[in-house]
Amino acid sequence: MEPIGSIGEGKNVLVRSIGEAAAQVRGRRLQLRLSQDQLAQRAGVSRKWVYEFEAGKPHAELGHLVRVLDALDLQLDVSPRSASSESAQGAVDLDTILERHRDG
Amino acid sequence: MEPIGSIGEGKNVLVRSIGEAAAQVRGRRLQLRLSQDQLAQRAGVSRKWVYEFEAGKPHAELGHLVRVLDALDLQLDVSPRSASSESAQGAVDLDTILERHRDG
DNA sequence: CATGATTGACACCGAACGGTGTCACCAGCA
DNA sequence: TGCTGGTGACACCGTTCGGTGTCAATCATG
Repeated sequence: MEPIGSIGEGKNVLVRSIGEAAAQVRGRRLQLRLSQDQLAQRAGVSRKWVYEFEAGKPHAELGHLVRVLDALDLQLDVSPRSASSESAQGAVDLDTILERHRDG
Repeated sequence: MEPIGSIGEGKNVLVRSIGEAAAQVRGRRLQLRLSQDQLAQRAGVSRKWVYEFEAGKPHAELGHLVRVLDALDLQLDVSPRSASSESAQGAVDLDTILERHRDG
């Protein structure tokens, strides 16, 4: 519901694209006053990775991101997009969603 | 097997490791009664990727995951570790980090 | 039984990632 | 002024990811 904003407030931030995740990483890193190098060492990745990820490189290894987020005291969540009407036969509802998706 | 709570409940699911994300993907896919092939086409990735990711391959491209989650009507969130959990542990750790690097 | 769909699995291979190292640029400070 | 730390940006290179193609096993269905 909330738009993208600074993370330190205790809110979840939706990651629609890599760029947004990158922004989150960078923001948090600066917030923590960590250098790219420090973050990289903390997360066990190379500074190049941090630099390139923050720069918005579209391809990045998920495992690295998880570790970096961990080093930043952030976490990754997976959540349903249209969560709500989910009953015993959730498949039906989801099927509808899918159909809609299909027709575009 | 179903180690992780299925997602269809409308709750966010923390992704601590790739395996958990994989489980989420697989669970949701089955929930939607999509074949690996269908999901792959929907997400614009290869069936191999879906298969391998679900199989728990540790390395995966973030962009692909995002697209696959999208195709599954799931989303990815980044949230502070101490967001939902009330544990002061994270805060303390963060404080320590901050202090160390501010004065350092 | 025969047919089709689904899935796990493998080989092949080009492309890209990611690490290491290195450079220049810039801000801050003694 | 010179020095240091942080950063963006390269080259080089081994690794391996991801797509295509293919195969057999499994299961449901006609």
